[in-house]
Amino acid sequence: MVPDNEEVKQAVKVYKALGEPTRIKIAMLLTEEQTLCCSDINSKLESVAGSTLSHHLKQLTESGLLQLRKDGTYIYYSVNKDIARKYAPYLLG
Amino acid sequence: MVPDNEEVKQAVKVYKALGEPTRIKIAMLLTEEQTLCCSDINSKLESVAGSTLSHHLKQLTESGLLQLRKDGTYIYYSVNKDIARKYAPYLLG
DNA sequence: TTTATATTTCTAAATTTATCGAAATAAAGG
DNA sequence: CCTTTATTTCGATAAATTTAGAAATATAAA
Repeated sequence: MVPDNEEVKQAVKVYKALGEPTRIKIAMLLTEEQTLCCSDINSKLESVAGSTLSHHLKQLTESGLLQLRKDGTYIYYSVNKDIARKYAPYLLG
Repeated sequence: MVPDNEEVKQAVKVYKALGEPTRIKIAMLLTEEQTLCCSDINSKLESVAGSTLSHHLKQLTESGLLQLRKDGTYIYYSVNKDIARKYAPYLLG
């Protein structure tokens, strides 16, 4: 009746990731700012502990909504626009 | 920096509501079927206890994603298309 | 009014999640 | 190699969520 395939599972992950105030703010910030590293993200939010931010970023990334690029010690995060467009184009404004 | 207004709060509620397997299935079912009452919804899902379904429907309704119409003993639920279109058009296919 | 059906509210247990601090890892630069 | 900076992992705790059964409420129908 209602499918329970990979696509729906991803939808649940994306929505679970966005259904928390700090995480939706991270997603919105990255939609505005294109690309930021952990510490920049943290300085632009009411800051949480680094370890907490790391967990949030992990959830967002594992849902597919964020993607990352490593550059030396830094990890730059950005929004995967295809995923955002598919599940939550609201983010893209 | 990142807004924290009513709209974003609603987005969090909608996404939190959709970020759970049973609830997203309810939302998808209602997108397909237009309107169903509690007991019909329950019979179309791997059933959960009535009290559990009631909590899920409450969360979906309080997020604004579902609307309801009472008719006698029955409560008919349907998707609020404006909200779905705004936050999760994925549901509408 | 009694009974049956639909749904919610209450209470409680089990699971998950959010959070932090401390320790660990990774890479860069001196 | 040592130090610093960026980030993650670990361990623990508190708070929130999911779930179900029992009791309550509401409406309809006999």
